[in-house]
Amino acid sequence: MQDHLIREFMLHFGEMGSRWGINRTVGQIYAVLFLSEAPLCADDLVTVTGFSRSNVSMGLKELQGWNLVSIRRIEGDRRDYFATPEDMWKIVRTLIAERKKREIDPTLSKLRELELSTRSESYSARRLTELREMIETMTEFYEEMNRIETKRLVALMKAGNRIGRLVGKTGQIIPFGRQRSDEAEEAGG
Amino acid sequence: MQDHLIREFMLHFGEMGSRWGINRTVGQIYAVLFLSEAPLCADDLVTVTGFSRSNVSMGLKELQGWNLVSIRRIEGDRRDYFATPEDMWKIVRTLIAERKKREIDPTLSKLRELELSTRSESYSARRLTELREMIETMTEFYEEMNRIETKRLVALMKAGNRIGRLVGKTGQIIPFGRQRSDEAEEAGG
DNA sequence: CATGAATTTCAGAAATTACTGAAAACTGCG
DNA sequence: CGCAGTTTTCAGTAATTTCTGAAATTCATG
Repeated sequence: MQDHLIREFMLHFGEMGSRWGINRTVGQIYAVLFLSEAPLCADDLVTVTGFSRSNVSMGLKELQGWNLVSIRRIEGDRRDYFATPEDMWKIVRTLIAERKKREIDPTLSKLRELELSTRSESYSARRLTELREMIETMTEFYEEMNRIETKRLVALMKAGNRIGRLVGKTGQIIPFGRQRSDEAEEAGG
Repeated sequence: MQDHLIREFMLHFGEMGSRWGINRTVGQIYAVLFLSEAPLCADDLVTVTGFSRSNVSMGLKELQGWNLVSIRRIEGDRRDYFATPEDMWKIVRTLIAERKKREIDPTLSKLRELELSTRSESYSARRLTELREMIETMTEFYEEMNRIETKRLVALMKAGNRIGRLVGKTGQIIPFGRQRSDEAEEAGG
C-alpha cells in the first residue's frame, strides 16, 4: 500500500550502503525487512528488490553475519523468513557493536602488538601509545554506556546539556545543585 | 629510525581503510602523516608509500576534504607540506563529525522528506518516524557531548560506571549521594 | 531413504573503483 | 613575461567488488 515510501527508502538505503561498508544489495534488503511488519522470505525480497535469487541469498547471509536479521519459520511453510528486531534501540546497539568489532578492535589489537614488539621512545611510538590510550578510553566508555538499559540510556541522552555540567575538569562528579556555572565548581575545587 | 613501526602501522591502516570508507592509498598516507613529527611533502609520501605521484595527490585531496590534514608552508620551499593535528581528540572529533555528515545526515534528510510527502499511518510510515526520532535523539546527544571541552569530556568518559547511575528511568538527574543502588531511586520516584 | 522444494555455492561476467603516466595548469620568482 | 618547480587533471588500464545463472547441497516430509 505505502509502496512509494518503501521503494524510496529502499533505494536510499541501497545508496547509503556503500558509505556504510555494506553493499547496495545488502542495504536494500535490510531496508525492506526493516519496514515490513511481517517477516519476509527470500523470494519476497527478490520480487521487491529485483536482485537475483543468489544475490539475495548472499545478502541475507551477510546480514546474519552482522546479527541484524533473525530467521523465523512459519507453520507448514518450508521457507525461511527474515525479520529485523522491533526494538529500534536494539538494532542500533547491534550496529554499533558490529562496527566496533570490524573497525576498531583490529586496530586496537595491532596497536597493542606493536607496542609489545618495540622499546622505542620515538615520536611515532609515543603517538601510537597515545592513540591506543584514546581508543581504550572511548571503548571503555562505550561499554559502560552499552551496559545501561535502554529506558535509562534514552533518558540520559535526552538529559541534554545537563550532562556536561556534571563533570568537573578533574573528573569528579559534581554534587547536584552546584552545577549552575563553570566558576562555582572551579572555586570549589 | 623506528621504520618497522611506521611501516607496519601504515600497512595496517591501509587495510583498514577499506572498512572505513576510504581507500588503501588514503589510509596509508594518513597513517604516515599521523606518525610523523614534522610535516611531509607529497614526494616524501611517494617515497614512503610507493604510490604514484598522482595517486598521492588525490589521496591528499581527499584527506583535505575530510579536514584531516592541514597544509603548511616551509620558508624558502615551494612545496606544500602536510600534517595532522597534534591533539588526538581533535582528530577524533573531526572524524566523527565527518562520518556523521556523510553517513547520518543524508538519511536524516531523506526521512524528513519522506515524512513530509506522506500522510500514511502504515507500519512502514510509523517505523520511519521512529527511526527519525531515534537518529535525532542520538545526534542531539552527540552535539551536546561535542560541545564539552576536551578535558572535561575525557574526565566524563573516565567517570565510567558512575554515569549510568546518574539518571533515573524517567530521565531525572539523581541527586549526588543517592546513586548507590537501583532500588533507592525507584523507591524515591 | 527418496523426493522435491528451498538454499547455498561458485565460476565467470558485469560494474565499479583504484591507480598510473602523461599532459595541462598552476605558482612564485627572476 | 617566461621559466622551472610543483600540483592537478584526466583518459586509459588494472584491480577489486558485485552480481548472476547453473549446479550442488541441504533438509523437512512422505
